[in-house]
Amino acid sequence: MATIMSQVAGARSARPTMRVPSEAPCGLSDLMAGQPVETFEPNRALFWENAPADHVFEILSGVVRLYRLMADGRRAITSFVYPGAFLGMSFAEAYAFGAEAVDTVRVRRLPRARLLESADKAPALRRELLARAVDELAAAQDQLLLLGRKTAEERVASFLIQTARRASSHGTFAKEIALPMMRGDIADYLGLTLETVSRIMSKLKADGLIALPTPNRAVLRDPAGLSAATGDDTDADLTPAVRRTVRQAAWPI
Amino acid sequence: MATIMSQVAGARSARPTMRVPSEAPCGLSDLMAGQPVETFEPNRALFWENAPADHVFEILSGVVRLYRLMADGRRAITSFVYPGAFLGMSFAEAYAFGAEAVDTVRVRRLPRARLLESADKAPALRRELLARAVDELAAAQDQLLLLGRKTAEERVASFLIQTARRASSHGTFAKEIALPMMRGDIADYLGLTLETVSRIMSKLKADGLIALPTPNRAVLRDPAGLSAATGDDTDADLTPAVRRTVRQAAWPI
DNA sequence: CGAGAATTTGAAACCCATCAATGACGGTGG
DNA sequence: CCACCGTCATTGATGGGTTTCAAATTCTCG
Repeated sequence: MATIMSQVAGARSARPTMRVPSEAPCGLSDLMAGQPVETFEPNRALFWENAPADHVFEILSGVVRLYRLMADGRRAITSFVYPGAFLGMSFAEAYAFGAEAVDTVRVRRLPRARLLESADKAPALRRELLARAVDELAAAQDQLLLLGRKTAEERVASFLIQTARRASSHGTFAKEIALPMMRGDIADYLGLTLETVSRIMSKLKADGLIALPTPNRAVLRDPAGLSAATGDDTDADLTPAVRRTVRQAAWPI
Repeated sequence: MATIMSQVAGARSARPTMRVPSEAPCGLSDLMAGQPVETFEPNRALFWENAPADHVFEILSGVVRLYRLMADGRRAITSFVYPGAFLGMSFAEAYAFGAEAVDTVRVRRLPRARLLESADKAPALRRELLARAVDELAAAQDQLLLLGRKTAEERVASFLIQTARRASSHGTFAKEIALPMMRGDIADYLGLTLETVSRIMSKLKADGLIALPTPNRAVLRDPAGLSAATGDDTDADLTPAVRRTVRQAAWPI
């Protein structure tokens, strides 16, 4: 049950062109194509929470973290954003949360006003925006179940499976994944502490489910076992490609 | 920071016509107007997780809970849906989660295909769908912060404030609120157990912040104190109307 | 009024957080 | 080249907030 949405969420940023072909006239990517490429060093902010939402960003390479802060400094990372995704559209005139480069990030930036102009003219663009909003919604709801009801081990296992799925292409499942974010980032994404994330990683390693060549790289030695540790339905968990397309076809508005 | 989104989330279901005037030609409500009214008794399912998403629902009265289940029965309630909201559009060909009547619920139902037809013809309708998707996204992200980083007391206080805000109109803040859902529903919404919800309610009562004339009715004796207990920025927390409109104006796509 | 359900309250256990220290890594400069 | 240092990750010990198990109380409704 949860798997359908998970897979969609996994597909969301990694391969958006499959759902919304970039060859389509006046797609989001086409609008961006003319813009210069900018680079953000690790931990640099693309924009801050509550800052005027002047621009829309397309992620070309690298990973971005989106976060929200409480008054006392507690942080929730609402998502990690991978190449192919767009930032800054899904929200209000002020950015609803901050965005920071996890590693070196290359982006294209478009003035918000320009996007709005184009959206008025091109219905296909609005359809694409809607599709992307719906995908983000699906990802957020996955996360609600994870944060509300999963144990620490299930959360970490889910995160690893999700990241592997994002790194996968077609039917092949990536068994080695990059973890450019620090443990504290993962913790704020999973609603845990960095120590707990580290401990669970060590436990998964001890159980033979994963290996950690470096702290920023994980090898999934037993994907099926890891998938079983997520608490989700395990069936078809490692063959996401099929159900992905189902859902894409299903959102026609 | 969190307050902006909270307020939007609060406004989302309660007063959608303010953002998307129902007088507009071919709005979502207009499409629904011709459909007969159906009634669901408490705890009856409007639809199940993974069932074919044949219909779209408009909630006329009552409260609906949206939930997702894990294989072993653990449940997360992703949102409570109030009159004025629409169900079944934001998702795929199969409903991504179940919907059940909390109390007696009256709805209008529209075949999905009919909505899609109309969406092709009316750009205003697509704009409305997008606006609603974005609002749902904002609400979901509020909940991510709550589930990931708030204490039990902060969660319950947030829930009470959120519910009061939904029951409010214009600048007036509702001090007495209905809680038609059971403690277990609230627990699954807040990522707690029903016992913890009950205990915190009792504590808030003992602290003089609320009163509970019946278990299904709460009086906010000290809204400011309760708001302070949410962990959010307290300023302007009780005057949601202003910022609401700001955000509405800000989402023009 | 009585029966069943929902809520409240209590006691104990547990998972995870907190506090603290050690270890590993990478870059820098001597 | 290697010692140094800061940052991050890991591991350990302890404590606390929440869960779990259980019972009592209240509420609802026929």
